[in-house]
Amino acid sequence: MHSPRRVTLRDVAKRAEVSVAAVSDIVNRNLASKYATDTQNRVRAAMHDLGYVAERTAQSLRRGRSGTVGFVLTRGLSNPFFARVADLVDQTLAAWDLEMQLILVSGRAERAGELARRLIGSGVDGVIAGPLYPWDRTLVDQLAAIEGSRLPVVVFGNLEQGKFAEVVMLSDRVAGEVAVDYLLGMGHRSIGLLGSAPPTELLGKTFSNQDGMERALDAAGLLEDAMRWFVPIEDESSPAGYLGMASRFVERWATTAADARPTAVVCKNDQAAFALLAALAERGIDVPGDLSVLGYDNTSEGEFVYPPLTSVDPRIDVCVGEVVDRLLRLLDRPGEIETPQASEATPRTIPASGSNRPFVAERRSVVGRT
Amino acid sequence: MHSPRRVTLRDVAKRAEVSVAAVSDIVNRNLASKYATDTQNRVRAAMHDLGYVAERTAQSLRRGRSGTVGFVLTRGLSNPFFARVADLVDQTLAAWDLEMQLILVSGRAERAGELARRLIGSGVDGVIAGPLYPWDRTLVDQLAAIEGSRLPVVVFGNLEQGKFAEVVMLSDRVAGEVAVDYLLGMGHRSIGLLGSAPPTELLGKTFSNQDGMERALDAAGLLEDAMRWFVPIEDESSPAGYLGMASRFVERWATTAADARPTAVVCKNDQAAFALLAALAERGIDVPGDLSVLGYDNTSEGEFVYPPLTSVDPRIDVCVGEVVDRLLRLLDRPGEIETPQASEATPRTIPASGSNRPFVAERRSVVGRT
DNA sequence: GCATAGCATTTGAACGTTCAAATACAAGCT
DNA sequence: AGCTTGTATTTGAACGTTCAAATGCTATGC
Repeated sequence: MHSPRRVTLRDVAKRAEVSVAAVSDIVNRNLASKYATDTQNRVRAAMHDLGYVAERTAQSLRRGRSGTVGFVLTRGLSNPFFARVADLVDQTLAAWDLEMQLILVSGRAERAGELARRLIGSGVDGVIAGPLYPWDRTLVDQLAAIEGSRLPVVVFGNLEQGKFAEVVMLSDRVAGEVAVDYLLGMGHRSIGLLGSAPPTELLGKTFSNQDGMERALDAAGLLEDAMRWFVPIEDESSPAGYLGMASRFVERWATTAADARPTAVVCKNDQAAFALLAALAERGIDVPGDLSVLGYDNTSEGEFVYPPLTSVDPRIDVCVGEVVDRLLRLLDRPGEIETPQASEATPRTIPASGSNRPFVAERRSVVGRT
Repeated sequence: MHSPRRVTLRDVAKRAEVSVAAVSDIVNRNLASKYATDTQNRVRAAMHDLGYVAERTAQSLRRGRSGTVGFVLTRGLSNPFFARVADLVDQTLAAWDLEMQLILVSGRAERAGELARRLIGSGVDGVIAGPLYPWDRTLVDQLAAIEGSRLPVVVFGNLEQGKFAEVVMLSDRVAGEVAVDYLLGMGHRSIGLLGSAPPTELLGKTFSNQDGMERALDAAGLLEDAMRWFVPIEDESSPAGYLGMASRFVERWATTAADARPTAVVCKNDQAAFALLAALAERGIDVPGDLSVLGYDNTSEGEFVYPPLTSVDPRIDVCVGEVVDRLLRLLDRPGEIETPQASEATPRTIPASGSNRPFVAERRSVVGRT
């Protein structure tokens, strides 16, 4: 078995005694009907005998497209939520016969910096990136550069207007409101907040679920109280960051008079909620008896803790569907990237209503108060 | 901005007034020294002005290699352990300037079936696949077909001898022994087992951590007792499967006389352990006071539960390092794939000792008995 | 003054496809 | 017989690189 050379169209053509183009037409394009059935059979037989399989690099060089889409995942796979996003993107693209090329850039600043170079020449037909926030400076710049080349780009997340032609907004703000409104509806009147401090220069603008939470708290006149129970996370990249945040909260809560404590906590994500549940359990504080805990992301891990975590589902599935939809539109007509339609101003937000509306997946970590 | 055509070597060459080959040499190959500094400067300036970036499909077509390695992840990203594996592979390859092309095949039988077709023509220089067990029939066949073409393949997992030229064995069996020996060392004499029933035709052969566990239990004369407390999982792909297994175990345990119960449980993976912890908490059974729980995989999620999960670390990091090492060796000399050295018979197992030896990451879910 | 060598650069074929245009042949129409 | 139409197939250039071999030049040695 002395390292058999790759089987090419020429080999098949020779064996079937037809031209290379004929084989290409029959095997790799849907043009078999152009040829006599006899020819088709000979070609297919030859292909089968030789075990021919098309070289995709050559195809994509000639065709000008590869059937591959780059997905820049901006956060680490270690958070199950983002792992799920990657999975969703892959599956959704697969349904359209597109392959996902996953690009991991979390916690590797050096790789983020050369993202544009890496993607522009990589042969992908388009790029999906997310979740993206205004403070992801390097990434935003790089992606803008990519869009500046002739590559279709669709990003999702929450960004200031105008950075990209195609942005699918996460309904984070609405989902944040949903979260707090849910707790309010359950009768809670003092609510703690496990989150992260936004970059100071972005304060007031609205880019995360936390903004929605604060907004809803404010509307209920409870923001001031809640901010006294706001605990920020210091390092999102390590378990220690979450654990630290959780134990700081619990420490304060446990040493505060019972009538001056929140009766519920809303968390920026499920990980934070898990850390909190663990810290509370350690102290023997009963959830939801003593304190209700509401997560965010609705990861399946929520079913593996006790009590099972009630969590807001931000409908990332819908978001991913919309993202892929947009990209497909861009891919179909490579010419008209700049202004799809005058009427559809970009970035467009998918309205947070109907199938897209975030909802609370109720389990057992939240209970009503009267 | 009327859809600017892609910038090619020709464009740069024209602008710098040199030949295309010169630009290629200077920009994409490390042959700048061949040229006068003046030429180099002109070329680099032109490249910069035009924003040239090499088309990798064309490069890889001509060069015959792409700098890309396919990684077939055989299990879903939804399990954090496998997400971590993907991350590790990506990082390790990146250290060698190789790109990972992630291929997800879990729960999509139809995609597994065409794995070979997909990979052989995809332009990857080599393939890594795992974790792989003998019961992954379709995958094994497909990967064998890939190796049958001229693509270097390295798989990891636990397989029967002789299927592949390069197999890195997971030290699952040893790790299973480590797990049980740890509990024995802590004084436990009745140990439950949350796992999965192996396919009957493979019984007795040894392919998973569970075999190691049973072996160690047997050596201690405790296997018979343990098998009475063995609870298999029904459906590994859904949370419900884990939850069901856990609650069946707990139900039995709680309704059994205290002196006839196991004092510890060893789980096939951390997910199972989490499900168990949740089920125990629901029943108010104290861990580790009433029952010790030992996980397997040492996922970081183990720190987010209460009590923090003591878990066996199977050293997947070492395994991945070895896998990439092997692949690199294959890639360096594309000719001599078949018999690297007579003395190093394949498949080679990395010995489970030294830095590779599985260890128990101690947290708080296991406590000693006297 | 002429071969020799070395340096800087160009030439042109190749990688494996696709695709528009060309060809060859047969049948149908006038 | 000549002209058109249609079907089945081939031709050859192109995609953007790389790479071995060739070229042109200048300096060196004798």
